[in-house]
Amino acid sequence: MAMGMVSIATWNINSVRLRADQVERFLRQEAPDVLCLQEIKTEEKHFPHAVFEAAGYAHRAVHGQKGYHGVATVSRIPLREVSRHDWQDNGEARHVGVELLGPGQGLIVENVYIPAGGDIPDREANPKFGQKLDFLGRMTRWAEALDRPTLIVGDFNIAPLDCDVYDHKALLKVVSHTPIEVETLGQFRDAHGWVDLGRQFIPAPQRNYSWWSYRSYWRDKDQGRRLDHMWASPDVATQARGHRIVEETRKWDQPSDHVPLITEFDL
Amino acid sequence: MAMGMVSIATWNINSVRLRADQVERFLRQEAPDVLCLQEIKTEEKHFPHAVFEAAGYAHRAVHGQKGYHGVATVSRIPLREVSRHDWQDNGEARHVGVELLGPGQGLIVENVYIPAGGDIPDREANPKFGQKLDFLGRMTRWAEALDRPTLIVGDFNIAPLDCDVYDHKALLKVVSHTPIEVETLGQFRDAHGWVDLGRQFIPAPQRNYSWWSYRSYWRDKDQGRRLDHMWASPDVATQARGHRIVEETRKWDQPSDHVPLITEFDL
DNA sequence: GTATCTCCGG
DNA sequence: CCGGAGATAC
Repeated sequence: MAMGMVSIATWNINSVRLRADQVERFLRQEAPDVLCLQEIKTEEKHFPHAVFEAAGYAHRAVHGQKGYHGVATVSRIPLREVSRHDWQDNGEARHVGVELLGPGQGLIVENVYIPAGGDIPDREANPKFGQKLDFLGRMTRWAEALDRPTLIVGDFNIAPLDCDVYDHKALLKVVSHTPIEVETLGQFRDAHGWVDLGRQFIPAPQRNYSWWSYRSYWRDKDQGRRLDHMWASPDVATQARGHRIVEETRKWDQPSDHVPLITEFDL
Repeated sequence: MAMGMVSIATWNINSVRLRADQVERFLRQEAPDVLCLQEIKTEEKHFPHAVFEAAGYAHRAVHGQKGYHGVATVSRIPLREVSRHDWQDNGEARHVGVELLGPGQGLIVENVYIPAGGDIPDREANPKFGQKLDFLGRMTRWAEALDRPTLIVGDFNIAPLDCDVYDHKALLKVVSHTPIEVETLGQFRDAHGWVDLGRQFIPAPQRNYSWWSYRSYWRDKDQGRRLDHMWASPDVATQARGHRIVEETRKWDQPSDHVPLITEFDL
């Protein structure tokens, strides 16, 4: 792998068209080399390519669809799109994988948007919940076979640790923090030995939220959850040099319900 | 009638909630005594009363409905709501009549939003077109009986003169400028001897548009139409002292497709 | 609460 | 092209 510092960010933007200005502001301010976006909510033909081009992000892998979901990885350094997994087998655009070609040469960056899973944490009563667990199961079998230095980032829609939510006990029955989800995510982690960079740099039980409901009741009380993650292969994890959450985007006008994460690597 | 200068405005605002800021700006800038709004697109319970109250327009007659149509007359001088005609007999909120109580005492101000009439100018093929003509017919029979000094203003959705559209010949088959509409509006005019103040002050064939389609194709070419009108009883017309179109609102952010008209009266 | 869609209406 | 609506999703 080529030498040099490479910074990689992830952000569930909740409509990239509506927040193109905010993405631009983030890129200007934080200047990550690579940005992985989730919930772009647009087909590629309406992706605001010009905004990224003007900001210097000439390399883009956009996997979009109409209205919902959709992911995009944009980069200042050359990249090659290498995969678009459909772990749900339903045509939803929830993943794009790229390989870095310039600095960081050879690193695989997997950008994923795991399904939210509906409201009721029960496979029978709520098919979406089962689909979420199945999605993770397929990711797990996929991860077992990985043999290249990889970073997987995105909106996992699960807060795994007790301290990843504002009230562990209250959220045990709330989708995103149920024991079965945490357990299933743990199996995914173990399948490759993924290292949770968020907690490597901001150890539990420190506050480390990445998402707040839009409803003012929870937002005003800082009742957040850590749903967004950056996980690295064991080898790649040793190259991570810094990690932060850019929480100030919450104060911008009409913000996303998620905030960006950034990790720096010495690759 | 009491003595004094009274200015009265009309504006199809195309959602008063979305453009409450623009209405406020207009009121601050032009300070009409009375403003008649059409297409407020809200029920009265969601009408932005506070904005008008703060701007000094303490007297309001709001005839709204959910989602579509709706008219409101707001005023710095006291008024009394005197009528809500349903000339289409279908429950749509397209009219409110008030009587001025302070300066201009006794003047009746009728605020009306005549139906657009659909796309096809044919009673059979397009019931909306017939409804528009019927609406005018009922207004005509109503106007025959009027015996008080009256001003009728609003979005008539008809451009009566050849010079009221950017291309008379091309629009002869376009709803808003068809001969049958112009003829039917003429009958309404004659039923009371209404004086078209727009053309009293800006004589034909001067450019005198009040509406431009949102479609950029027409807007960019200044292909407008005069759909908004202020018509006075013969006696009231002699008291009109000035009239203008406030076309600059088109340059504001996210403007209405209509611009306001203002007439000053020495009442 | 925010944002998408499709449909209706202009 | 721009509003509102209701439905759907997070």
